[in-house]
Amino acid sequence: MMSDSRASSVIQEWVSSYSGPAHTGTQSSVTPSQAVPTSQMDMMSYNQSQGMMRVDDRVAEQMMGLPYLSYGTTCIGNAPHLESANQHQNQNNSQQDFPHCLLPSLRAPVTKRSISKDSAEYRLRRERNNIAVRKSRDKARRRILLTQQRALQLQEENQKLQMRIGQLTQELDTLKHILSQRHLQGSEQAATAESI
Amino acid sequence: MMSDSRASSVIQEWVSSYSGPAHTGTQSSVTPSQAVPTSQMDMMSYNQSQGMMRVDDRVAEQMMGLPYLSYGTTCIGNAPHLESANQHQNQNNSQQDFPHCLLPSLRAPVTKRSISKDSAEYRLRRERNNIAVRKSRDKARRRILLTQQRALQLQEENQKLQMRIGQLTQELDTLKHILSQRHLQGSEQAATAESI
DNA sequence: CTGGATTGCGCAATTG
DNA sequence: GCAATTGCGCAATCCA
Repeated sequence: MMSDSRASSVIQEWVSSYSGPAHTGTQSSVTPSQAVPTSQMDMMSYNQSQGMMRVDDRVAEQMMGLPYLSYGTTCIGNAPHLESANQHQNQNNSQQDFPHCLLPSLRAPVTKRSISKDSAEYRLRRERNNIAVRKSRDKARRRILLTQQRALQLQEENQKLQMRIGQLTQELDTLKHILSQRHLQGSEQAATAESI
Repeated sequence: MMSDSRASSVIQEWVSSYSGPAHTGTQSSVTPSQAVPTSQMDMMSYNQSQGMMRVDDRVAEQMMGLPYLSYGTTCIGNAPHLESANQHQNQNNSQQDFPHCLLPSLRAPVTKRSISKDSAEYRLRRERNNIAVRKSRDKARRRILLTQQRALQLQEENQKLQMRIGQLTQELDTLKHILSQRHLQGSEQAATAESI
């Protein structure tokens, strides 16, 4: 069963996954694993009493880019994105004290098109991006999975092919041997015939 | 020539990458691509520096268990209007009415060891985790890359093997044909000899 | 229970 | 202008 021949399914998908305009049907399929969704937007509506806050609140606090050191050493450079990263008007975290010395020709990002957080427009954008991000990551995850499966499948197929080659080679050897025997035999016979 | 047999380099790495306690030499190697670190060892300095802090800190703590919704299904089409309802994601957040019905047996996460942000200990932990995260992601990236390369290599190898099989098969056919001819010839000759 | 490793997620910068 | 990608930090888990 299961013809070993063609690569099949996984490969197909894999291919499309790479070149793919396939566009991925998107969320219609796939199993959510466990993360039970609920739609995120309404999560806005909850927001709290005092006790808890939801995830996205905390988010607000983090972006300002602290220059986190990257992991290694101490080095120099500045983090790529953080520089512009503060248009935060959130009252908290207002500090943004960057050692100017570290930011070479970096402009004061100030008044960067005050998009102002908490503007409806801003939230809209964020939400859209969040969706896009999830989608993209989902896609990436699937792609990776496919690649792994593909690799496995190819490996398997490879072994089979190797085996087949071994088989064929042996068969060939056998025939060659037989043939050489026949050849001798033939010569013999020819010689015999001639000698008559 | 060129023994087609062994897979070689990439494969080797790939294998270790998966089973691997290899532990990956870690950051000593690899090209950071571009993400140049910035050093600043004194991360501590942020956060408490001048009086402001992230207000939300104290509040935050126990959001933990909430199943926050993700974007499955429904979310896409829906209108964003909801969110606009609250532009405050900062510390304010007033009411928090979770539909309890959605949170089955979820306990009140109350009093969850208020670690309090902006504690030195907290920052330390965060920083450590950030490092771990970067490391882990780096590893993942490498792994993925390796898998892709491996897949490509296997594919290539596969083609060669297929080709080889084609060759062998043809050769085999040829020999078989010859042999059958010989066979006839042989019979003929035998017959001839007998008839004499 | 502690601490690194993973993972899902949102933010912001970039890319196409 | 906008969706897709990408790097990053946070918090929850996982796990050794």
